[in-house]
Amino acid sequence: MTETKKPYHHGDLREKLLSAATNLIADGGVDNLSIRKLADKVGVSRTAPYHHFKDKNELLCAIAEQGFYQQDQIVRAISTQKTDLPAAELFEEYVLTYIRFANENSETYDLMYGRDIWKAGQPTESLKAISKNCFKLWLEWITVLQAEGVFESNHPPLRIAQSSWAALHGLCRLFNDGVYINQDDVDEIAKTTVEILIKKTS
Amino acid sequence: MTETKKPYHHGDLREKLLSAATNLIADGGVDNLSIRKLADKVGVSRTAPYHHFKDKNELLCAIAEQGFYQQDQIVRAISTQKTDLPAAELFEEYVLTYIRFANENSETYDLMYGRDIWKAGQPTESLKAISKNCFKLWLEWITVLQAEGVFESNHPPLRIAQSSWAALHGLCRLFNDGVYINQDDVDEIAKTTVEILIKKTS
DNA sequence: AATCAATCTTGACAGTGTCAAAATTGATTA
DNA sequence: TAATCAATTTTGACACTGTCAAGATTGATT
Repeated sequence: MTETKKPYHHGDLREKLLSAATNLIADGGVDNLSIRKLADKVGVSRTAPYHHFKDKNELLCAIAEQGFYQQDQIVRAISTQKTDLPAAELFEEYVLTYIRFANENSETYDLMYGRDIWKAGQPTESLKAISKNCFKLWLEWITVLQAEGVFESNHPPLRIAQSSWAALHGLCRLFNDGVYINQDDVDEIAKTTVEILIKKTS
Repeated sequence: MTETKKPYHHGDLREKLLSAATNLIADGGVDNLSIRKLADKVGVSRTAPYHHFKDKNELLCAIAEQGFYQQDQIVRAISTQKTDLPAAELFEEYVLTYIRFANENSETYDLMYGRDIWKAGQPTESLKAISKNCFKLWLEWITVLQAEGVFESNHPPLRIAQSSWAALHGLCRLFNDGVYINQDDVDEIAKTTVEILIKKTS
């Protein structure tokens, strides 16, 4: 998280830009973030940010990167704190936390997994690295859970990891994008999803 | 699909705008569609489109609406053509077709279920109507399938409809947005998803 | 033939991302 | 200490964007 190059004059322009940009996105979405508005907010000229981020895409990638870091922290806390929970319940806890994160940081989540960066733009190498790592962790956990009998063993763990994550992601997006609107339902749908995903033990 | 008002001078500006807009979106995404470029392509002045669509949002809604209509047609064809298939296999067929549609019309799909319209913009009444109808059909089918034993009966059909659709949607989006990149995997992941969703009959 | 309203165009305004060139300034070297 | 250098910031410019207001065109209606 420490930067290799500290800006000369302003002192910590890069950091200030990042936090201000995150704020702008938090209230108003990515559309609310323009380089010029951002520069204005921080108190520099329109093109000053271009000395710290090659272009808008790189700025967005940097924000998304922070998001991954943050999400990783939150989610990692579960497995270390709730060690007494049985595997299946820990999984449910994870899912609910994941969805809550997506819900509370909806605009960041949008950036992290949205087309703005991954399709329309170009993901930074470091962004690719951290996101790939996040999925790797997920895959490893799924592998363990499958060995423990939480998931069926008739599919390779990679496929289960992919389709289960897609299920989570889809739910997040539908709420996030305003297609599903009733926020009260989110927990119940999430729990239904979990129960469908895990092995039936009846 | 027939319009109530035919434009005076141009003859069928509205239709031409719609199809040209759909083309622009098809190659280059929503970002590639600007009112001005569109007007230029059709051969009218920059503001001519505003006499047929209140603003860009309404144009996007109209395109999305066509998408829903199209998707409905494609998907409806399955249940009428393959009447001999057992319910579970018909469901798989549906899922694969749905995903294929999302894949082949990725930009339209993006519009249909994306934040551009539902969160950032404002969905038209007619768009809300047709999309709601699509989900209603899905829900009704899920209800039938549950009664037939394809799905577990320990959850209300609404919840199953919501979470299963979310699973599909998530898969579509991950490929659509360039997060999942290996297109060869899509069918296999889809089949895994289906097998996870439906009731185990071992 | 005159009127009207739907349609289309021209002009304008406030935004946007980003490039090129000039200005500032802290640190480094002579 | 003074001169040089390179990192940083600014100003100016360009080509875009959506959309509003006002005027021009024109088919249909009276």
